[in-house]
Amino acid sequence: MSELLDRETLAAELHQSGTGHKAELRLWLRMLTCTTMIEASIRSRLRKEFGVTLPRFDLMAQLQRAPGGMILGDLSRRMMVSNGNVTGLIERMVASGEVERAPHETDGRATVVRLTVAGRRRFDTMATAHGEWVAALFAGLPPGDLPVLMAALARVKHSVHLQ
Amino acid sequence: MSELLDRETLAAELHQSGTGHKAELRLWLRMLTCTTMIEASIRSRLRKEFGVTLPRFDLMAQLQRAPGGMILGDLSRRMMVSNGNVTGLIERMVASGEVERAPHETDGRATVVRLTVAGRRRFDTMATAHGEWVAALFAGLPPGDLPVLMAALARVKHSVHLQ
DNA sequence: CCTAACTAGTTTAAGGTTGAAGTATATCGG
DNA sequence: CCGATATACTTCAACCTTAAACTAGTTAGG
Repeated sequence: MSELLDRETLAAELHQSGTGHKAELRLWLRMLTCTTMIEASIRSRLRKEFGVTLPRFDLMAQLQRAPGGMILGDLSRRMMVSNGNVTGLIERMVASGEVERAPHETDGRATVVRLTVAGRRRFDTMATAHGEWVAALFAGLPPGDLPVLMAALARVKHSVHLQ
Repeated sequence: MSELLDRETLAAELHQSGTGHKAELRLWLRMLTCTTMIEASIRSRLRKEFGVTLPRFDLMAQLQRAPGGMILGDLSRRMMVSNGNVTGLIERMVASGEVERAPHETDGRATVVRLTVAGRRRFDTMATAHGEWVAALFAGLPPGDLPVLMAALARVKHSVHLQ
């Protein structure tokens, strides 16, 4: 996690053509670099300290706020991954005892999944550590940057949504 | 790509404990959401329009600016992926004719890879389209947001680096 | 020299991810 | 009621990704 500062200088040279999209490209590469660095740090710590993968943690975070359970389709949409992906992920997590499946009460197509008691306890521990890691990663920022970034990224999200 | 706005409201509830890391957590989830949305859009378009995967495009983007070639270790560091990952990726790209390998002139351990002529031509086409897609994704932003985000994300990168 | 420590790459097992095709159930218009 | 359409999920092949263990070449200290 040291010298990929270079991914951004790439932007300037990415086109010969002078269509003038350099600023957006540079911003996108910088966003991607930040996200990749943070994600790598969290992934590595989740693995070392709790022996859990990031996708499993993300899935548990979704289930934690739905005590009554969620159907796979909602999980897939919330996590922005394919439904086939969720099928496999849930399969492995049921096997490891963190998640349980049940048929939906009224919809014969759907399956409801929820955290087991052990899964919920496990997630609570991890979530506390996770929150501290994230806070530490952003601790070097001047305090004013948080609201500025929140607001600007809300506009980014909106802009992307328009496409 | 519609309703995962919810990933962020998750932050508020992620801890019972009132340790007060909510703002950082919300910011991180929002960054992640933006990045995931943009990445999904680019990945899908690269696939549909050029039949290429995002990792391959990223790798070609690195090679494009190193006409003399790069060794695998540099690729791995720049792309922030494992060296085993690069080995496999290059293997497949050599097979599809976009990349060629050669032994390093002086270092017997190293392998130099570079774009083939076909690979470079192919990349140039894709890079133009890619730049336009990215610009379009950010087109809904007020112009002042670009420099603000660039600067704030530079500080994020620095803060993460300190960890 | 020469050996210890480092660096470059490969291999492997396990898991994550996608997109497409397929099965089963639900819903809705006529 | 029925056929068309939509939704929920699974399966599969191909690919991506990592971490760890390994081979081989390089470098530096004594």
